[in-house]
Amino acid sequence: MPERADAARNRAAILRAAERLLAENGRVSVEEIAQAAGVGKGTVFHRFGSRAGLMRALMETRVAHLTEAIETGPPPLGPGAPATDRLSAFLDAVVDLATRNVALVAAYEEEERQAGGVYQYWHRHVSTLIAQARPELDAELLAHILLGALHSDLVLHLVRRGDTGRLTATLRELVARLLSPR
Amino acid sequence: MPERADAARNRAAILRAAERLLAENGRVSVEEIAQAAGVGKGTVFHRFGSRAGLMRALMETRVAHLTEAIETGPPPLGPGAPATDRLSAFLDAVVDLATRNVALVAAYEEEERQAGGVYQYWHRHVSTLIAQARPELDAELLAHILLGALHSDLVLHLVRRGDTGRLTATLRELVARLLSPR
DNA sequence: CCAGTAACTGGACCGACGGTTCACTTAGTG
DNA sequence: CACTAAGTGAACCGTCGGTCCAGTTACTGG
Repeated sequence: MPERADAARNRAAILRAAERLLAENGRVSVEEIAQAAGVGKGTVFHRFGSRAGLMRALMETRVAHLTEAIETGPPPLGPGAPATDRLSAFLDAVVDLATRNVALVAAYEEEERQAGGVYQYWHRHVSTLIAQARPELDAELLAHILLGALHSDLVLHLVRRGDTGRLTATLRELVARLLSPR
Repeated sequence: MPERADAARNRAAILRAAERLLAENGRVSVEEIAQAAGVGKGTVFHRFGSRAGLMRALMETRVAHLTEAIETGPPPLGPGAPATDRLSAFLDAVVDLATRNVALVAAYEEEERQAGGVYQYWHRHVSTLIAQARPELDAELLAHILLGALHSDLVLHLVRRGDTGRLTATLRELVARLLSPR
């Protein structure tokens, strides 16, 4: 038995409410989300397990199309382009995603402290690309540092100043200098 | 009138207790700290204003000697050495400090979201050095990214694997590639 | 169409925590 | 030694994530 119709309806309502509230105000309690979705708090926990689970689900829907583009889309985001180009394209895409969903990314980070989920997937992607381009570097660690540039604190700071273009530019510069032969 | 003797005694007791508990367990509530220090919770808030204030005070005592070394100590940490060397020396010092106080740094980060305090001071230092070495780069942003490599999440991850040497090495490599002429 | 049932629902409740209040105590002063 | 301002701490508050459980409801097999 897949999922009861009312359950599916409520799940969708919860996700929609959470997304809206998160975009409007910065921080939102689970109770507020439940109320806005027209359900009880218990229902939210029944469906998503915890606040973290809800944030993860939210994040995953938002990230799904990027994941697909990476795995099966056209180059340079998808397979086929040189590692350096793929890395730049990926970072561009993530900067874009992060700047357009600051509150969600912040809420997500507050829970899943880089264990499992989206972060780990991104880390492996970046790490692999670095290792392909320059096998002698500490790809794993550099991937953490590069992704650290997307921490919500910094992005929020830049968004407030309307300066997100700097982030894209600097990351490209960084990748170029890091991955080009000396 | 400077500070009453009993007040000074209690302040010291609170700081000592907080430091100890933070090193032993990861997270500590203000009440636990107060109890361990043998005072009431109200006293802690009266002295430090908030949990964040307590963490800041704690952090500042831990960081004082590094600040002094930067401002008036001998090169390469202090003034006098080339910017690149000073930057490397500084990052080494901060990695060392962070790895030996993971829990404290984590607790501090949880509060002061890079507004004012220690982080801002470090950021200006790094930013200035980068600008001196390579004026055409976006020093301010790169400083944020470099300091992002010291986020407690990453440091904790490395400390657990006994791998902190990699962080120092990679940061040196990064600085070298970033600040050397192409 | 109906009865059985398992999944779903939601509001009351819980424990933890950061922070506030205020009546009381105590260290320093003239 | 009395006065007072600073200091103290325990009771209290609001919020929040999470749990419980009695009642409800969507599907299913007869």
